[in-house]
Amino acid sequence: MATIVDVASLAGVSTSTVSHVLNDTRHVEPETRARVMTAVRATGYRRDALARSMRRTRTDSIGLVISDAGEPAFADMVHGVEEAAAQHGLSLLLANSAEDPARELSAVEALLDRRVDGLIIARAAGSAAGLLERIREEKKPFVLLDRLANLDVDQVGVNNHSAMAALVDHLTTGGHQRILLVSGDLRVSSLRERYDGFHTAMRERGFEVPEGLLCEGTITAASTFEQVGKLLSSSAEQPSAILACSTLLAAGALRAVQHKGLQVPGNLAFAAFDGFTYSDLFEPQITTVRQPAFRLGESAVNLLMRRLGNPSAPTKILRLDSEIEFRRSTQ
Amino acid sequence: MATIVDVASLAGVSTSTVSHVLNDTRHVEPETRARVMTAVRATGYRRDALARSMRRTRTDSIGLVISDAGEPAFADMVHGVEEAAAQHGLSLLLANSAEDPARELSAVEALLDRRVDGLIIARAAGSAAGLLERIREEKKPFVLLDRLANLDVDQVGVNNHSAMAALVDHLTTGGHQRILLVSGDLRVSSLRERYDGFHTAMRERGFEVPEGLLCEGTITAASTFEQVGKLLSSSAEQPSAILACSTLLAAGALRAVQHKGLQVPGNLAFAAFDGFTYSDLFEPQITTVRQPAFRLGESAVNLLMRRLGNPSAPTKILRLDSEIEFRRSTQ
DNA sequence: CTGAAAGCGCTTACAG
DNA sequence: CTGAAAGCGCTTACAG
Repeated sequence: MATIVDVASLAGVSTSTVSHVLNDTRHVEPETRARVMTAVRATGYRRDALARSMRRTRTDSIGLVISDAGEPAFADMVHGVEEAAAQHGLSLLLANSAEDPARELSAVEALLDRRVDGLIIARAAGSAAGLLERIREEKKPFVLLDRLANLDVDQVGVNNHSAMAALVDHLTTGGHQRILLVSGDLRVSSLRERYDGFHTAMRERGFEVPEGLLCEGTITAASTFEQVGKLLSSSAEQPSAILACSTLLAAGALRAVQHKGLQVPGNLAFAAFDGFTYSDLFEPQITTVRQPAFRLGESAVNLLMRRLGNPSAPTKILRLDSEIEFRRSTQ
Repeated sequence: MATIVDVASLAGVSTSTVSHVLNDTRHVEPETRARVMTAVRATGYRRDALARSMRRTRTDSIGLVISDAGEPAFADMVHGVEEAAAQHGLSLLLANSAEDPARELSAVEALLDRRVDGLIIARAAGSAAGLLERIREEKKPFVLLDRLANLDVDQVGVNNHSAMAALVDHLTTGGHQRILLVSGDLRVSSLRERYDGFHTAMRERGFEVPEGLLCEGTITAASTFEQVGKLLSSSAEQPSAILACSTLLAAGALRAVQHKGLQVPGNLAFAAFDGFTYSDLFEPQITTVRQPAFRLGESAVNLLMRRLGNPSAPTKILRLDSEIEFRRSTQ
């Protein structure tokens, strides 16, 4: 592997000059520049990004720590982050905590050790309390993605309240007042927001939310299947609609519905957040709140770039709107 | 940020000793070691991975260049790679070529510049001819993932021929001899293998494959929709089954089927490679060849680790078996 | 307009 | 058992 010294000696100049030519960081005589470029080509020289990073303050790389335990929206967020990073000439270091706070912490440490310029984090449920403090200690810029916090830090997520309000509107207008909310792990901020948004929306419209129509805290599709199954079998008031707050929860709930032999939308209306891919091709066609996942990822990178450009810029909190795809499952 | 010099002076030892304690690379008196560890904790020292990498031959990082233009199996492969990398203490640098050879090449260059220890590549359709040569030039170990080549290099993919044979068996046994194969971009080796596997399997069973029952070369779901629509409208021999070789192709084909008002499996049988998530929950329930995508990713990392451990080990080519999920769409 | 040299934070022969 | 010092491949004041 040719180094800058090889290029310099072949071109008959100092390494300073080679460096300045490569980085276009001070004026160099056209003829000298040409000699350098010729030497670069002749040696097949490629600048060592590691050595370069060591001398500069930045590495031109960012870290993404995502908590993806099977939610397809996260794959799109990763795509968005990757694409935006590439456009900014940044390398992307990816780690998945899979909802495990210990993995999350060690991923963050590894990324800090690698001196990434900044971090994007979709935190795990039960994320370690000191995690963000730790990053701040290192004065490393970071952006929260999808799973936001009530903190004065850059973050980008979706507007869960308005989406939930629209969905509740749609269902109640359609005559559904007994809505079973399958809300999952409420330590996850996005799920908590949907849960709160549901209660607010119902209250504002004058509807009660009986205890028996809440299924919360389940984490896997399997446990959701069981819980929803139990609720549907109980003698208590039965729902006329089910609203699942994630793909995993929707899968578990839908399986329970089918297991009971109930038809959607015949016996029960059904709506979901995130939802299934190509859901217009299959029955039941499920009304879905579709997150702009790719754009979330892109926006996170843009927020991070903005922060890197201006460390003292005011905090920015972005809420993108979801699109609701209304389908036959709620007609 | 504390450096090794800070730790050394606080502990009253040389930086050599600190380094040797941290890496456990030569004997150090227990008492000295203790002083070093105390200093490490007191300063909150964390070793700079960049500086470390510069002196050593390895960076403890690997690069993954994937060509994901919307195929969900790739998300699972990335998961598998990420998890296995983390288990080996490796950081993962991710890039997506999205089937664009130019992006692929620049991603590979960026990863080489960052001195990753090795590369895992799922190549783009029409991948640049010199790509693998370029990596070899740098003597950088690499593993081909999913999209294999007829080369003497480490690679891991699925056994497309046997899967296709089983599927053709299933369909022909069920009375389907007029099978419309939707095979996509044949420059993609996995799609080419399925295409070849189909022809071999049909020939071996004594069935003809008329030209009018081949839909090849489409890349998007939209163009597939159009092409399949045309074939279904033509006056030529009509298929009794459709076999789509990827999720994207299946989506386009299925949409065309529905657009024609045809029922699956009533009017047409339907089977797909890769396929849709949670497909047991929705109608039509589609017979699917499910790739072991997560394990493919894991295996790629393991192959790479093996190669790093022994550069002169014989080449290994792994073919994992897919599972076929038989469902009502082909009954 | 260009170069000599220091230095980023580590690891690792070399020496005792 | 431990330390002084070279060196990885760059960038960047400093100097002329």
